[in-house]
Formats: sequence, C-alpha cells, structure tokens
Amino acid sequence: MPLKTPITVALARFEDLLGRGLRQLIESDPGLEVVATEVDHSRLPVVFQAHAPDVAILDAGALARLAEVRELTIEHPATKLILLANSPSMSECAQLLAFGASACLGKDTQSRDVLNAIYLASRNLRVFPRAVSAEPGPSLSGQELLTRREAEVLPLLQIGRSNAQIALALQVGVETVRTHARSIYRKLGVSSRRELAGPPARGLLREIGSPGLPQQDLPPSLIARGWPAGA
Amino acid sequence: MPLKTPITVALARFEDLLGRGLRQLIESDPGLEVVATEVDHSRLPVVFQAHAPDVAILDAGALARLAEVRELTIEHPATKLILLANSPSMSECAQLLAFGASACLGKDTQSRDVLNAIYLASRNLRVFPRAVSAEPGPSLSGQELLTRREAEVLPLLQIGRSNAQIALALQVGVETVRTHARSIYRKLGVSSRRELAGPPARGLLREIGSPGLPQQDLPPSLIARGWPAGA
DNA sequence: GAGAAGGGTGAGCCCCACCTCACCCGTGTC
DNA sequence: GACACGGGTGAGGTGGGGCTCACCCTTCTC
Repeated sequence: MPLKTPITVALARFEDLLGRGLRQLIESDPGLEVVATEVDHSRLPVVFQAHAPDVAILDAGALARLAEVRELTIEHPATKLILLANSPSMSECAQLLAFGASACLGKDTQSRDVLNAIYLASRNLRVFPRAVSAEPGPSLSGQELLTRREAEVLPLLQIGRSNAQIALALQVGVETVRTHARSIYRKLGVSSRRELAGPPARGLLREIGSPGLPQQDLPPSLIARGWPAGA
Repeated sequence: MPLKTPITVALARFEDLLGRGLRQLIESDPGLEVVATEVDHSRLPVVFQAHAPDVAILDAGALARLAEVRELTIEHPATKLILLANSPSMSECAQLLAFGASACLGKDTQSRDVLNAIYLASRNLRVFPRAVSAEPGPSLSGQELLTRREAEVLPLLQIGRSNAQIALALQVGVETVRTHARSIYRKLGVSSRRELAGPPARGLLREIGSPGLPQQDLPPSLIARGWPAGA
C-alpha cells in the first residue's frame, strides 16, 4: 500500500452543536484532515476551488434548492459530497444521490457510520443509509421536495425518455407527465430534461447501518432500483 | 457571592453527532459539571434519583409522550429540564413549558445560547427561544402533538375551567370542548383536568436568541400570553 | 408544416387532518 | 334526581396537498 495521505474534508456550516460534534469526530481520526469548517453554502464553490477537498459534508437542510447538489458535483467532480439531513426519507436520499451526492445520511447517524461514509465516498462509492424512514415524513429543507409521483418521473426524464414513453411506462396520460415534468423543472431550477441528464457520480453502492461494518458491494442492479444508472 | 459550586448537568441520549457537540460544549465550561451522559429516556428517573442534577437536557424527539416531561418535573422538581427539539414551533414550546420544562430550544441553537439557557434554567428561569418557526411545520416527535385548537383548550382545562366556560370563551359548543378535552387527555396520558393542573415550574420568562445576550426580564403578562400562569 | 417540448392556467378528484357537533354510556357530587 | 365530567363512536364540513387531465400559448427541430 502506498504512502497514506490523509483524506481532506471540508465541513459546511451546520447547527452549532452538531457542527462541534462533527468537527471533533473528524479531527480525531488520523486518516482525515479537515481543510475547512463552517463553510456557508454560498461559499462552497470558492472553498472547493481553493482546497479541492476529497470530501465535503453538507447540510441538506441548508440547501436552497436540491439542484445545488447537482451544480456542485458538475463543477467539482473531484469532491465527493456527503449530505446530512434530518431523518431523510428513501425518496429524498434517492433524489440527492441522483443529483450526484455520494452519500445521504441522517443527522442521527452513528459517528462510526459517518466515518465509514467519508472513507467510502472518497473511494467513489455511493452510500445509502439502511435505516431511512419509510415514505411519509416530509423533512429535509421541507420546501421544494419532489412528490412521490414526481420522483418516479424524474429518473425517466434524466435518461431522456419522451413524455409519451413516460406516460406509457407510468400508465397515465401525456398531459399528466407534462404536468409532473413542469413541477420537477420548477422545483429543481432547470428548464429541460437535458439539464437534468448531467453525469451524476458513478460508483458502487454501499449500504451502511448500525448492525455492523459495511457489507459486501451490492450488485449494480440496486443502483438501478432507485433510479436508472444514467444515460 | 458565596463559593461557586458548579451546576450539575445530566445529558440524555442524543443523536451521536449532536451528543458529542453538546458534551464537549458543556464540559468545556468551568461552571458546569456533567454528571451523566447518554442517558436513555427510560433511565431518566433513576439518574435523577441518583445524582439529583441541577439541570437535565433532554431530546424532545425521544419523548414517547409529552406527558413524560410533566411526570419528570413533578417527581423531581429540583431538576430543571431543557428540551432540545428539531426546530420547534411556538405551540410546541408552549406545550413543553406548560408541562414544567424550563426551556425549549431548537437543536440549531447557538452554543452560547445553550449555555445561557442552562444557567438561566438553574436559576429557575424559564427560557423561550426567540426564533421559533411560526406555526406550520409539524416536527418534534411528530406524534401525539396537540393541534392548534387543543392547545387553546389545554390552558383553560389546566386552570380548572368548566367545559361550559371553555365553550363560551372559545365560542363553540360544549360538545366540541368535550371532544377536544378527550383528545388532550388521550394524547397526554391523563384522565382528568385535575391531573393537568399540577404545579408547573414557576419563574420568570426569558427570551434568548442570536442578537445578543439575554435581555431584561419580561413582564409576567408574557407568561400568561401563551397559557395562564397556573391555578 | 408536423411533432415534441416547455410554460401557464385551471378543473376535478381523492385523501387526510382538523374542527365541530351529536349521540350513547357510566360515575361522582351536590 | 340533576348536573358535570369522563369515555366511546360517528357524522358532517373545511382546507390543503397531491394526482390526473385538459386547454391555451411559444419555441425548436426535422
């Protein structure tokens, strides 16, 4: 194994108490190096430019739009994003990962799993929490979240399906698909399916959770279960 | 001023990251002494009995029933309770304080304000966050929260008003009041207005927030604004 | 020009939470 | 016995969010 250089981590601004815990956790791990803390989300591009951190941990609740994740991953593909949200639901995580995030974790995640996620993300693996709340429970930033139906339409738009094809797949009318698409565009701040089709981070998917250490890699089919693997 | 003995603080179990931050914050304050950490809510009575801490900081999200707060404050009046919730609403905080909690703070509260709240609570002051989310946003444990109307009925029940009097005050029928009362009893785990009328913690109300240090004491009328000041 | 997309508006429907009220019953108090 | 209270059940009404679909328009591409 070559010389171990520490993984550089940038920390966004979090709630004060959680930020303290997060910083202390990461600084106490010899394999990790904090290069920035309490970075306001508006300053993330600058910090990414200056430090090119391997991993950045962001507050999903501080995202004004989910599309921010998308923009960051496109602009700075070398920096893997880990999103911390308030008990995120499965679909919320799916949306964040579809936009290029490398991990989506609840703020109640065990410290050990947070560290695991950092190492996994730095190796270009994507991390999905095991114990996400089922479906109900609108959390995250609360606003501008895709509905269940919109979340079904999104991946089909991302892979370039036509409205008619989507309508056929979902067994609804074309007009309905167009309505969902409009809603998605508005919420995500884009104006066409082409803008949605950017290259999300690739990589295997791992699942972490309290029971123990990360398991074996999951088959690629699991990536496609939540949303298609890309155009 | 007499010899300064540190204020003893018990910490309930929190999300791992937040718990780290909270513990580190409090342990770094020379005026505070942590006597217990990561206390499961089921073990709170035991810990209160053993250490009789001046202040205990609890996770509002871990409360099975809001009535737990009430029971703890009645059983252990010497221990002041500080509740941390996920962006609590005004009515949530009002309910918690009505049940004897000394403070209700968001988990995004500034460290400085958390320390302030501990000191204020230990001096039998009640602390209300300044920047609470308006009305919408069901957070907290999510379940068994009083509705807006129930929250209006509760204080009137607590001061022993009859159903007819409440009906008159709220301009609704007696049957409606009885329905609200039933709902309140069920959610709070009590079975009469007498059980609701127990002695909540008394004390002045302070408001804390980011702008600066705590202001002057608020007039008692402010206590009565959210709910009557007791029988 | 035809067809697909994107953008705006609005309608109808369903589900759910909340509010309101009306019954039923039993108990305790005066 | 009259009355208030607690407990159970259910019926309406209302409001919001989501899903579905139907129009209207412009733009772009082939």
